[in-house]
Amino acid sequence: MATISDVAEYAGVARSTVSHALSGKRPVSSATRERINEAIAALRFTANAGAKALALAKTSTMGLIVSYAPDEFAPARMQYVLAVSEVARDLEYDVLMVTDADGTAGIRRVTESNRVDGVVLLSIKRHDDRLASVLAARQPGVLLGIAEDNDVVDSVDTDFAEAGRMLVRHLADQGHRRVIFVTFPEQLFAQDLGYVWRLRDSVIDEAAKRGVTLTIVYDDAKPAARAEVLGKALDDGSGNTALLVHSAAALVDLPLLLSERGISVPRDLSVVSLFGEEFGAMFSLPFTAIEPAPEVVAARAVELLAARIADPSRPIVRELIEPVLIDRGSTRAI
Amino acid sequence: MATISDVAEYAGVARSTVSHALSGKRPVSSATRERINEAIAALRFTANAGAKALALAKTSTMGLIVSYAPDEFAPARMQYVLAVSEVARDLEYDVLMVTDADGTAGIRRVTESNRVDGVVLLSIKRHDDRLASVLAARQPGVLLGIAEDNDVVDSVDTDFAEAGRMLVRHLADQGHRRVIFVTFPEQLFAQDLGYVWRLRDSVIDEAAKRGVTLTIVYDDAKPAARAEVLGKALDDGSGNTALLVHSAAALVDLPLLLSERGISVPRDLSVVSLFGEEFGAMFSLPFTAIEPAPEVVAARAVELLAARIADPSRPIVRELIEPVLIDRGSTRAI
DNA sequence: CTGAAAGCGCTTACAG
DNA sequence: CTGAAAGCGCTTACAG
Repeated sequence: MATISDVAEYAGVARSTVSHALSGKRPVSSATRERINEAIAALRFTANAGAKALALAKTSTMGLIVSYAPDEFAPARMQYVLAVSEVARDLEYDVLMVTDADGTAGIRRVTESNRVDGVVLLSIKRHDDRLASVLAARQPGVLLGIAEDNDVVDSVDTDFAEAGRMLVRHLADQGHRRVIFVTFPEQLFAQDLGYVWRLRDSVIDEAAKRGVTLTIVYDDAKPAARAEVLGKALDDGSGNTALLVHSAAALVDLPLLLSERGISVPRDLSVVSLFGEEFGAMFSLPFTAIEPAPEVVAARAVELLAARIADPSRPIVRELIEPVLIDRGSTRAI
Repeated sequence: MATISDVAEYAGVARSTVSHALSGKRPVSSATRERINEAIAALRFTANAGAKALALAKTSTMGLIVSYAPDEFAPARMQYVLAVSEVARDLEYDVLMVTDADGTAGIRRVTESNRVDGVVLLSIKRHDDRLASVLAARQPGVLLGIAEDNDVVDSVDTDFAEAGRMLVRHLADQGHRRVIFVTFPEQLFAQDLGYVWRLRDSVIDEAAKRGVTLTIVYDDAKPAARAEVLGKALDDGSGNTALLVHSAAALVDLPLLLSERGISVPRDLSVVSLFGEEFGAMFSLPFTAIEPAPEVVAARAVELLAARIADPSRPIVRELIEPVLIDRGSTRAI
């Protein structure tokens, strides 16, 4: 394995010159540069990332903290994982995947050993105990999600509160006054997941403002129970004219449940939801929906972290990405 | 940030003694050990992973090469990613996620810079050009999947050929002679994905042996087109009595398609498939199916890689995990 | 424009 | 049982 010393010897220059030719941090005459490049090619030299990290005190690696809530819907999260990885690459960072069951321990492990320059946290809770371990770390972190009372760590997320308002408005504007709201399983609320609470709260608020009566249905993580609770809501005969679905799993099952009841969308029932385009294209989900744009949010999170790594003193930001409603014609005025 | 020198000074011993106390590679008197432990606690010392890696020429990191085929079904793959990460942790390895669009370049990048001790490859093709870059690397690799004509790199996978035979047998034994076989979109065959080809070939062979007439349907990656091709097969009136579904996406849409046609399983149609229990529990998939056991295969892949890192000269293995058929009662004898 | 030397934070032969 | 020193492969002040 060729080292920078081999290259220097082959090219007949000092190690420092090779280093500077590589980094461009100091001018190198074109003749020397030429010889160095030849040496690099001849010896198939690639710098040892670990040695570089040690000398620079910079690993060029971001930790991706994937502490997953047991009942969270896995497919949706995968998009965030992939997006973070790809954007990080674009910014010249590698991604270390940290899936320790205890996220706090995982963060400590990779930061204390200086394995990463910073961490990106997924599945943020309103009161997230991982925040403390980020603060205790030498390296900065960014939350892909919003925690309450946090003005110490950068965070970014889709504006789920606004998304909730937009969805209710979309229905209310078309005259709907009785709406079934299918939210996530209660376990996810108990786990304090931010996006779950924020959208729910804003839907309830906005419904109250608009005079919309809500039937709130908590999805069940188990398919059989899910079919039952959703079915019960659909069959309850209380004159609901629209469905607002947040739970991704419920969404996937919805076409079947509607079909079984001969319910046609939007003729018999208007439906709005929230899911990414890619997700909607994977399954058959032709519903008007808020686009949470996972790749946009993930990209922004990685950018924020890179910026803070570069400048630890910049002001803390909390960014909410404006949601976009994509009308796929699954609602009608009544 | 405390270093091993700080610890040594605090404890009044040499750096080498601290190092040996940490690694246990040399006896250390209990008195000294005591003082060292106090120093470590007082200074909150954790060894710098990069410096350790440089000194030991071992990163304790595995690269996870996630080159994803454009039309592959993402949710299923996530399970392999998570499983690899978790098992690697158990074996004291961190996982670097490599999602470069060009897998070959990704492998070269992380191996040449010595960022990893080895690589785990996902989504293996029958003729996988990433194999060459694994061979060119100083570090070993393992294929989570089977490539043809490969006796140079360890590999492990579910025995999809046997799975195909088992599924056909399960139907044939119950008297089914006309079966619709829903396989993956043609793009995935064009991409040469191993599991796609192997199961298809074995299903075709076994069907021929058992006198089963197959109607082969290639799924479409687009939901609308999928509904059409599947619908057409269900409606073709040629007396098919069973469905053998490999495509995971088709599987998720199946309940709706059956419901729309008033087809009851197994009364009107027997259904067998292949999907993991976790996957089946996420969606509503009450079908008799082969369990590909992603966590078992992923665990074995990581173990094989760790073993080869430890002993580069051990013989190359190709392991096929015996599939298990879980009967959920979605077939009946005719 | 270039080089010799010290340093990043570890480990490990070598010596006692 | 313990220590002083060299080395892993880089970078960067310092000097010319």
